[in-house]
Amino acid sequence: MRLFYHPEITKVSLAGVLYALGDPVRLEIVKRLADQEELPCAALCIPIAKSTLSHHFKILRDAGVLHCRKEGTQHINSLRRQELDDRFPGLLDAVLECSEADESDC
Amino acid sequence: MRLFYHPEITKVSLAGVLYALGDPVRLEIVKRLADQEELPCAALCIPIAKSTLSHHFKILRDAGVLHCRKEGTQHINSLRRQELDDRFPGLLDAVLECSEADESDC
DNA sequence: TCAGTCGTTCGAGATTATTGAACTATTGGG
DNA sequence: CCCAATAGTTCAATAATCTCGAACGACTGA
Repeated sequence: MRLFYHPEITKVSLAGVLYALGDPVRLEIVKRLADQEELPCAALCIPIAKSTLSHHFKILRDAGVLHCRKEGTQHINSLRRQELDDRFPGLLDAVLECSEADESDC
Repeated sequence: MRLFYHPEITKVSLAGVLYALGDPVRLEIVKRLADQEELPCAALCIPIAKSTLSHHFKILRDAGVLHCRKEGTQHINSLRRQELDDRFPGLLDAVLECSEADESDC
């Protein structure tokens, strides 16, 4: 595998984004990326299998939530923040804001 | 069955709400309820099986998104809007706002 | 009481999630 | 150049969820 599939932002659906965000692990990933701009997959230190984590990243990519590029041996992920804000104004902000009111952290 | 389970709003999780909203049928239900205040299950006229619809309503109830009361032979659903707005300020508004930018309607 | 309506529950088959093991690609050291 | 180590993906199997038709339960109205 060389490059990842990233959907055009215009083809990203609201339900798809909400579905991607609707999992504790994936929500945690998005929260971290909102803080840190960029993260390799391994930086999560969440106690789940590598293959499961890879699956979650794929869902977030396919939903249009994040972008991934290869850099050497690791994959660098980042939020497609600007694009998402253009497509769904206020959504990501609201979710991130609300996530601080939610104690179900990792 | 007599009464439905409705979780306490303080025990409602953000990921749970996002998951519940992350399905086209359920998102449509929520959009309709945002317009109409109250709806019986049958008012959706979405071409899926009754049992599937019932399942979707259960997920929305369990996630804390909507409330259901029996009235005669039908079940009246409504958004738990005020409670959700208190628990997750701005979330529902953002989702509903964004749903107008999303053409994937029923 | 009996048929009709509304919605849930049940059981089956189809999708999707989670995991360990095997695999690919890249890096760094001898 | 090879070899070991690292970062993630892919694969195959099992577990959990989704979708549906059919059967069921609760209520209404004739």
